[in-house]
Amino acid sequence: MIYNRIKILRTEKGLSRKDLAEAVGVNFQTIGYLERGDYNASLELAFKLAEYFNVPIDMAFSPRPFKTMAEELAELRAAEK
Amino acid sequence: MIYNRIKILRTEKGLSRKDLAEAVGVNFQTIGYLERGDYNASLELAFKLAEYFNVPIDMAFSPRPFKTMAEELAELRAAEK
DNA sequence: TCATATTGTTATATATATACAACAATATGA
DNA sequence: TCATATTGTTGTATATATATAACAATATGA
Repeated sequence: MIYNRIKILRTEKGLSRKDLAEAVGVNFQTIGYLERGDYNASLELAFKLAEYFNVPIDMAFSPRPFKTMAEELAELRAAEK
Repeated sequence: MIYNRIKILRTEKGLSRKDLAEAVGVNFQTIGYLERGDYNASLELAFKLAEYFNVPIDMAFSPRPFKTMAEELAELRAAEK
């Protein structure tokens, strides 16, 4: 099982599943399946999504559960000297 | 089509396909298919392979052809101030 | 040279990702 | 409130990843 941040990345950009699906060239229901964790993206789709959101692939997909982006951001800012 | 550096990463470690396959839990012929580019790894397998080699996933897989690691290393060293 | 390990190739079977359709449930905006 | 967009869910069909087997070709080491 691979975890992903598709839903939150999409929501932050104010996109519908349909918008996102068209942007990366898949069926809009495929986005729904991925967001619900019904199955994993292919490597190819994972790269397309990461590139579309302009994030490294491991910021969008991970074999371990993600922290929230808020948590991660706060920790990074706290760690800055 | 996703490019990968599995063959060279494996060779640098002196592993056979069988060794690598056992380490990441797939059939040894699956490694062969990936190395020959017959098909792409799943996201799950891609993460396992990257973790096994201790490299970020985009150092092992890319939607665009890789430079050789030698080239990349040489450029990085040249870029150091 | 011989024996063995490794790799390449072909073929078949199964699991999973994706497409697509239909419809219900929920939100959103006029 | 009504109309419309979005999301969730179920089902069927197809494409692709993976497992497995068999065997040929090539390398490696005794």
